[in-house]
Amino acid sequence: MLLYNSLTRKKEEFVPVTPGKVGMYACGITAYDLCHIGHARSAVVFDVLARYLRYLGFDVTFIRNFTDVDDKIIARANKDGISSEAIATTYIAAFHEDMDRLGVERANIEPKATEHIGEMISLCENLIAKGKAYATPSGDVYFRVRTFEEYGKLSGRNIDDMRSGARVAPGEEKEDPLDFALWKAAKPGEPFWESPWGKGRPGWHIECSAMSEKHLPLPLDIHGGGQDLIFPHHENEIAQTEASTGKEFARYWVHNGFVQINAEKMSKSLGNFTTIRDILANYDPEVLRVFLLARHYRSPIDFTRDAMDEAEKNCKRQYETLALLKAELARPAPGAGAAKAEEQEFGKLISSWHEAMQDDMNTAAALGHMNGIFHLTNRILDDKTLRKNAGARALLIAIAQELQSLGKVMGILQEAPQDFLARLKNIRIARKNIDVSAVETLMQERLAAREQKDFTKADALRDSLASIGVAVRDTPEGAIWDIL
RNA sequence: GGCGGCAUAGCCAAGUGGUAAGGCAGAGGUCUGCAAAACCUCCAUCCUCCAGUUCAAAUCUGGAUGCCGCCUCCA
Repeated sequence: MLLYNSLTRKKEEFVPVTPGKVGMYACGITAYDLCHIGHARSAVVFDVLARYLRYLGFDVTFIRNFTDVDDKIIARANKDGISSEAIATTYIAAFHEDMDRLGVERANIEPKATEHIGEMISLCENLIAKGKAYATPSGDVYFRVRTFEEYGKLSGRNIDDMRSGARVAPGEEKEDPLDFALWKAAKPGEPFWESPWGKGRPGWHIECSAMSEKHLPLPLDIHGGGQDLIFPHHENEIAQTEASTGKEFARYWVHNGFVQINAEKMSKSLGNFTTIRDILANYDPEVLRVFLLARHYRSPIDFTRDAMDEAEKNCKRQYETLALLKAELARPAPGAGAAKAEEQEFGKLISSWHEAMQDDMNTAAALGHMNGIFHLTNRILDDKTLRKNAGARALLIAIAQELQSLGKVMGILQEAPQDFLARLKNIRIARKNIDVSAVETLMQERLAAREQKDFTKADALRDSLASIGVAVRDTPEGAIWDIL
């Protein structure tokens, strides 16, 4: 498949170092608060990448770390009056809970920074021994950026351009403003570990270098994260790992785009973020997944209510078709005959799906082609003679299987349709504040009116239902209602 | 100031040289007591603007305008 590599700024054919095996590392969260929709996007993107690579037959080892010691965690701990450890534990659990709901699979290894302090200290010592880093009198360790000639190769900047932006904060003992901290001397009240430089704790960047090297062979096949991590985080990881090991750090750098609110980046610092929990209180997790996957992973996406409603309609339609398909397959198909044109159309849609995914994981286009499959399915189901013939029946069975398997790559369409639709209805009832008993009463009255062929009254009742946000659908099995 | 990205119908959105996927909304039709859902048909001669390269450009080049991101913690 083709993957866009941030390092070369090109789509490249993905070829892992060891044939058949993929080592993939994605930066996880700093556990100090609930996850927002931006975290959801990153997690879903790399979840689908891992799923797709496995679908292609690769043996994928996926690592997603947790930063569980950090300034922000300490700040939160002080604010809440509990330990940093307790904060990290709480929010790692919250992360798992949210991601499980979103259908994001657990990574093969989910290492925590605090479990790798020894490796980080060794890495610092190694860099100091090579003259690539230095300790200061107060016990900080800094990376000597100017000794790493390729610094800036990922983010596309050169050291001299950055010079003006970098600055030395008061009290820092850097040789050069560009140098970044590998190890920080502990201030009073902060968590610390004993080190050759006294009591201290690791800097953020060193964690990922230490953990990726420990759990995967270098170079990593894929290293991923949000676009905001390119600089300085990933740039610094490259510097640390390549300077200390002399090996290439990662072959393919994959970065997902941002979720925006009103065309502005959503972030903690701007305070315009929406948590995953806020969203899942109003929408089904699969709807959020579809919203995220209906856009290319590298583009910025605007989170809006309209877009979520649209994704919801899409999910609903797909599961409704799945329900009809399932019901049809439960019936006998006595007819003879073929469905050549439909088979051909199906074949085209399937190959288009593969082409889209092969081309830098274009989930938006892939979902479009799945839509085509649903369309085709409905068309066959709608044709009373066609759907009964043997060829069409075989095709419908193939469609059901294929939707299951393609859906699995996306992490969607895996539920029993009636379960999904029932849950969706409930969440929409709650969201729109529908009074179910009032609806049921009106439905009963309308049923009675219809039995007496009093259509004027029945239609008036339907209007009343519409006014409280309910749509009525008369089916051969009786009248059912849904939320408008 | 330095670096990078984006600009496609009313809205969302795919599409990197060969003549505009898909979805929402909208119009007409089939079905229906009437509706709804589903199905069928229609809905961008054109891809922000200008100039250029080419037999051919939404797609490449140069410029303009607008928006966004990174350069400080951030998915």
